[in-house]
Order: sequence, then structure tokens, then C-alpha cells
Amino acid sequence: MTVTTHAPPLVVADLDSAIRALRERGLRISTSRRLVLEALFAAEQPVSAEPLARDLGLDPSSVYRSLETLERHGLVRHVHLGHGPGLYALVADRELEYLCCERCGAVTPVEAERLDPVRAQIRAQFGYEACFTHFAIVGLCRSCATSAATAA
Amino acid sequence: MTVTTHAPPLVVADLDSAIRALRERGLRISTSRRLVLEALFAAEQPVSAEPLARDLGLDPSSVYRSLETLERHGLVRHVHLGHGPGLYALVADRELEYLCCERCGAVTPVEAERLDPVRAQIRAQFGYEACFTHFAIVGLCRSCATSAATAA
DNA sequence: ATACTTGCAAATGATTTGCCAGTGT
DNA sequence: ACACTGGCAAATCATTTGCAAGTAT
Repeated sequence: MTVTTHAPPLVVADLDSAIRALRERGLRISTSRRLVLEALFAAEQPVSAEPLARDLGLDPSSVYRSLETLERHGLVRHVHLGHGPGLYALVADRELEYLCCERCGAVTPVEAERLDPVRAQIRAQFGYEACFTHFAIVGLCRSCATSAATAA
Repeated sequence: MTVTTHAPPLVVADLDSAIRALRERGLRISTSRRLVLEALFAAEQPVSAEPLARDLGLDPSSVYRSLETLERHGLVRHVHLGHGPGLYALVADRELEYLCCERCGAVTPVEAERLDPVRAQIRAQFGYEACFTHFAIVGLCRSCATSAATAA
């Protein structure tokens, strides 16, 4: 994902509208592109390229290429929740950002607007317009924070 | 840096106290360990392993091992500012966290406590105890945010 | 028909590991 | 002396790229 500066989000409700949107952009709908899209629509959580490739019987490089194309067109985004591969997800009607517990690995997706107060705080204090779509907010979830405090 | 759960910070003021602290922990002070420490004390900004190795005439693997040891003992921490290698820095007397502009690459180190209001907001809203020492807060710095808004 | 896509293999970048020779204590 | 370290080479993991063959439009 050489995509550093993200494309404007292109929200699609289902596979058909995704395909329509891609056609409008002059992209071809190859079998593997369709398969990747289907898998992303079926996924509950962000997924990495490798299992996608394995499950779909595609070459990893093709999956990476498809994901990159979809990301470049704003249908897909990838997040890093920690070390390990990037995880890909469709851009939903409400953009999602993630909180991730570095101890238990819990992943909490939240609608971007719910992080606006946090962003406002950061903007006011540091002048940065923060975006948590690429790097998750990492830390300890409530229960891990509690047990860590108890242990201390 | 297989260090996922960070060690408690071990703050050292200078090379000598670093060496003393390591000795107390039963670690040997090899030439390369000393060189890496010196380089970190000299560095203004976090540095990646590769240039450290090159500049010091050490093997990258040795540098990684030294950094990992230092990190495991809480003297060093690594951050990711975006794609690319991890960047290593000594744990200063005031722990630092970073904001990074994804457009111009500006890096703004801030003392951890200055991010406490942000953490409080996140804790109140999501129950997470956030930590930005491993993943920087990525976004647009003031001037890039301004020019981006103008361009739109 | 033609340009865009894929699979396969090989390359890349970052980091890790095995192993034996070297060295700090 | 002896356990801990470093260098070197090779392995690993995630991802990218070159290229010739396949396919959507």
C-alpha cells in the first residue's frame, strides 16, 4: 500500500454499487478484483492480504495490487493495529477508526466522528489535524488497564 | 523489537549513569553497546537502526540486538511515525510522544504529560488508556492542514 | 484488438535468528 | 574460565516489482 495520502472516501453500500463505481472510474472488473471485494464485504473485521489470498486462491501479489487499487480509489483503507501486516477494510458509510489493546489484542472500531472531541483537543493544543485511520490508537482496554493497575 | 509490552522506563541522565544502570542489571558493557548508547545520547531525533549501524561500523543485527536489550530494560523506546523503519530514542527524563505530519513529514515531540488531556478524553469516552509512544499521532500539521483546506 | 490484469518468480526493506568466534567480568 | 556478545550469513515477514501470458471491454 504505497498509498500514503489517502484518496477521498468512496462509500459503497454493496458489491453491485462497488462494481458500478469502479466501472465508472474506468476500472475493469476482473474475477480477482470481484473476489477481493466480496471477501471484504463479508469480513467483520479488517483483514490482511495473506489470508485473503489463501482463502480466495489468488496470488498474494494480485491481492496486494487489488487492494492498492481499491485503496487508491477510496473504497478501501488499511490500518496498522500494532506490529504485523496491514489490515484492510472497506470504507463504510461511517468511516471507522480503531482502538486496540496492546495487551489482550481487543480491537474496538469507532465511528470517526466519535473521535472528533479527541481531534479537537489535539488541534487546540498542538495545531495538528489528527487522523487515526492509518495507525490505530493503541493502549490498554479497560479491563487490561485495571488488572495492570492492580498488579502494580 | 520484539518488545510489545514496554518495560518500565529507566531514565538516565548521561552515558555514565546509563552504563552504571546496565551494570547493575548484570549486563555487560561491550564496545558496540557503548557506541549505540553514545549515538543515542548524541541524537536529536529518533534514529533507525540502519544508519546507526553504518555510522558506527557495526553489523545491523548487532545494533538491533543492542537496541532490543536497551529497550527491554527501559532505557530506549522505538516509535513508528509512518511506514518505514522503527525509530529509536533514549527514554528521556520526560517521556516523549510524537505527532507527525503525513504530508510534510514534520515530527513534533511532546512531553507525555501534555497529552494527558487527550488521554483523559479517550479514557472517558472509550475506557482505553491510550499510549502514543509506539505509534505516533499522525495527521496534518497546521500549515499542511491549512493548505489542504485551501486546495479543496 | 488492445490495454489492463494476473500469476509466478525474484527483488526489496526491515528485522530476526543460528552459529561460532571473540570478549567482558 | 565461562557466560554473554558480536559478526556474518541465512532466514523470515510483509510487500513490491518485472515480465510474459491471459482477459475484460
